[in-house]
Amino acid sequence: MILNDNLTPKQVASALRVSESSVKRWCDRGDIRTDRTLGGHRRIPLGFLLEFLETSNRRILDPVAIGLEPCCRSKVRNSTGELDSEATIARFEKSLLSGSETECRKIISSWYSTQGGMCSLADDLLCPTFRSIGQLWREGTIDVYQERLACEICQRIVLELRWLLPEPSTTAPLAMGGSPSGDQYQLATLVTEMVFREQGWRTAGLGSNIPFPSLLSAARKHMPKIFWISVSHIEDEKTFLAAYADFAKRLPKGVVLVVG
Amino acid sequence: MILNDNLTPKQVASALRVSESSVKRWCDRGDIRTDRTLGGHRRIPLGFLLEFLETSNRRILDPVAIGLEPCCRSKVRNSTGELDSEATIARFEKSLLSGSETECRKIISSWYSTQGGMCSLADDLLCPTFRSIGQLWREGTIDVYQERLACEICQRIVLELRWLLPEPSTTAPLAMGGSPSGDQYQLATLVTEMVFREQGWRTAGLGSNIPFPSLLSAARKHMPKIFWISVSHIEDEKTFLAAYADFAKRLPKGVVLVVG
DNA sequence: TTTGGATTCGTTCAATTCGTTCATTTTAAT
DNA sequence: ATTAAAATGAACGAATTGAACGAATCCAAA
Repeated sequence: MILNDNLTPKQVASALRVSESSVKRWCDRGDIRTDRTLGGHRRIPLGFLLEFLETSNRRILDPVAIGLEPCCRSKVRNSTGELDSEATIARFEKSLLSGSETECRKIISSWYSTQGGMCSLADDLLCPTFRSIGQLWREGTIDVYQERLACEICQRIVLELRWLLPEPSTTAPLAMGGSPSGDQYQLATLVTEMVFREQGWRTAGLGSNIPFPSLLSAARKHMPKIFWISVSHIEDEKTFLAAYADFAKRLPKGVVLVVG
Repeated sequence: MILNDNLTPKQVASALRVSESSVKRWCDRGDIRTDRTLGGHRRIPLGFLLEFLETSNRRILDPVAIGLEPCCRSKVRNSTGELDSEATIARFEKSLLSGSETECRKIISSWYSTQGGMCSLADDLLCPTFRSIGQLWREGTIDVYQERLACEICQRIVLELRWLLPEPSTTAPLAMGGSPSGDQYQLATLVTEMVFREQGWRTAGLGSNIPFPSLLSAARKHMPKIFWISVSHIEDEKTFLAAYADFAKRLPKGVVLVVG
């Protein structure tokens, strides 16, 4: 898989459009975590590179150089031949609907690596795409199974991205959450979980369609620092609000509630 | 079949994502302890490879190549202590209920690699465990979220196992399936999918809770060789049977139906 | 046991990367 | 503008890596 390939300084250099010398220097200085071959050659896992991008506030300028898809969010200049995000989203939607997991994986991992991580992935790619797919479904243009398959595929790939993130330390604060009764939409809560994980939290995703009382007892038992609730679909607003209010009230002190 | 104790340089090379030449060189230089066949071919016991990983501070990048669990470098020691399956199941259940993903991963992957692959995993470990968990839930001994969390954890780990399986060839026959309306239980259909994948099929899992008509249109559109249906829970038997019969009748010829 | 296709052997050689040095560019302060 | 400090990129011989080759070995089926 592309995701756990080891990159050479040369590849990283061309991906960042800098000289090989600089990359080597950064490695030696500890700015980029680096593995070594037995012979002493530097090897850089993609995860390490992404770590470096975050801390140094840099971007991958040439994704193709490290085997990623050319996908760019540049709404500014699509004249130069760079794809703009609209096109990528469209391509992504098409791949999802046709069920091509491989294609989707390429797009997602490229987006994740070249854009602003999990948040951008959620807000700028997944969210608009599923909004559009939801629309197509309501119109009857596509079938239920296509929408489900799309969710399924995205879930799997987002889960794979987990292996790019560093293992959270055992002392890291715990975030826990899920989506409440009546909400079957698993992807949202999964992505939320990944956002926390990206920040170094330990996480426990409970999944979807879980009654508020049970969410409560989970929170009480594990006492996370943060409890998230992902809501994508509400069956009955009144019932929901009442149950939610009750839940929020009875949540132990010290547990911060986040709703999305 | 899964547990290959002696690895060839080629396997090690692809697991480490280096060239075969390098592996051979390391063997000859003594960096990797190496056995030889009578004819002089290098054979690398798993233990020696793990030893090498430790001393050279390396990771396995492509577990697929040697049939190992991904990411965690847990020692494979099943030689002395014969695994008592009853005890393992009990330990597994406990880990699931406490939500310890790491522990569960160890148990699942070691079961998978030492027992008979995906089928045994499904029939002998997951099935009895979830039967028991379901019982506890009905008794009110455990909370809903615990049961869900257990499902969630297993799903993730089973998905990880996918990377142990060889990539299906593009000409491999397609198996497709899911679980019908009213059935929220995703794990069953996922495991079914993995069983097919283990046999080298291309697969498309549609997920759970999909109406029969939509399953039908998926089958019609993609024309798989086999269509599986995983049923764990039936809301109304009569309605279900009628819908099922109708589905089976209208399934295109050439598509074999499997129900589990 | 024999046989034939696939794999691995040992070797050679081109390509890549190493660590280092030095010239050039960028940054920041005087 | 001038200067000093820092960062970058190019160049070098030496070392490492990966691909290719015919010959030898393995392994499963006849």
